[in-house]
Amino acid sequence: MSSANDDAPTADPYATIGFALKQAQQALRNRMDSGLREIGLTTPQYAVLAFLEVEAGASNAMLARRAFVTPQTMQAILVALERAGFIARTPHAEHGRVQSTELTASGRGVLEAASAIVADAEARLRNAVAPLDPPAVTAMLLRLAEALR
Amino acid sequence: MSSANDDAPTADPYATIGFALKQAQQALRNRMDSGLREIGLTTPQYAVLAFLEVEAGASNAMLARRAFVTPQTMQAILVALERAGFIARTPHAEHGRVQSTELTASGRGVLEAASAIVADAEARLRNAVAPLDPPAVTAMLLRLAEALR
DNA sequence: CGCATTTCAGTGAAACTGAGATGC
DNA sequence: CGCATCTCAGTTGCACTGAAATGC
Repeated sequence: MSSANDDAPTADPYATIGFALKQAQQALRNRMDSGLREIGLTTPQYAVLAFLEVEAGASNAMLARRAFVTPQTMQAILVALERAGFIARTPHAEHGRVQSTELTASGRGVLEAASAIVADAEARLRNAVAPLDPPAVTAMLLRLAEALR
Repeated sequence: MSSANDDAPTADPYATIGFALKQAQQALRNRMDSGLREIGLTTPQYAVLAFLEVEAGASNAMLARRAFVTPQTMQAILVALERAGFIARTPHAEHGRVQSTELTASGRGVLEAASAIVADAEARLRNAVAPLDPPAVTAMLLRLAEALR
């Protein structure tokens, strides 16, 4: 199988926002996965570390709400990050069963390395949106997410 | 944990195209998954059926290239679809080991039902891109995918 | 009591790598 | 021989549901 038109997209499904959205996100995910793998992170794990940098001490339940996944799913990610030594979880005395999650020194180190990889991908995205405006595109994408929930 | 600002996004990561792209695609995926589950399909399975409608007789390898996954991954999806009776695979006499894949009557039926579900989501997307133009957004998303590969 | 949080246990679809067999 | 295809086998991370224990 290697006839001439093997790689010529044949219109229909490709003309929808949904299919194009999937393609773009998948390409981003593949690029991030392969870059982050070399420093021992997956893409969802990076997302959690990045969030913890700006919202230190967040609980499992809060992180799950932010990522729109179940607490059980987030739990699995946190267990992996804790085992790798990138985060530390301490029972938050003040409030009930809450486990407060924070970056370790090791976690801050790996996050810094990861940020360089991710920044490169983000720069490619900003270049490719032209002639549209990056902030306008970001806002539009968040509107899409909202419209589907 | 239910303090006042639990659901107020705290800027930083949310201001990037990458995070917003992930949010939008995930919301679409969740919506499609829950709708399609009721008719016995997953989102990747629907994508394969939709592609087979416009490109009948495609091989495993060709479908894998289209979806940017390995042949092994596509193989697993095709096995599930074949077991469900939605596709039929016949050895394509003309060319070597190629297995020609086609929709069955049952497959066309489930695809029709799925298309209604997906059309609703696509309509929400078209509405939410305003003031941007749907075709411009589709083209921009495909440029993003290209820029990352 | 209700409600939120955490966690254990099980399941499933989807992605990967590695390896092998088949057919130009 | 090289190269593409198909397929089996194993692994992994991520997502879900269900259930249970803990703490306002």
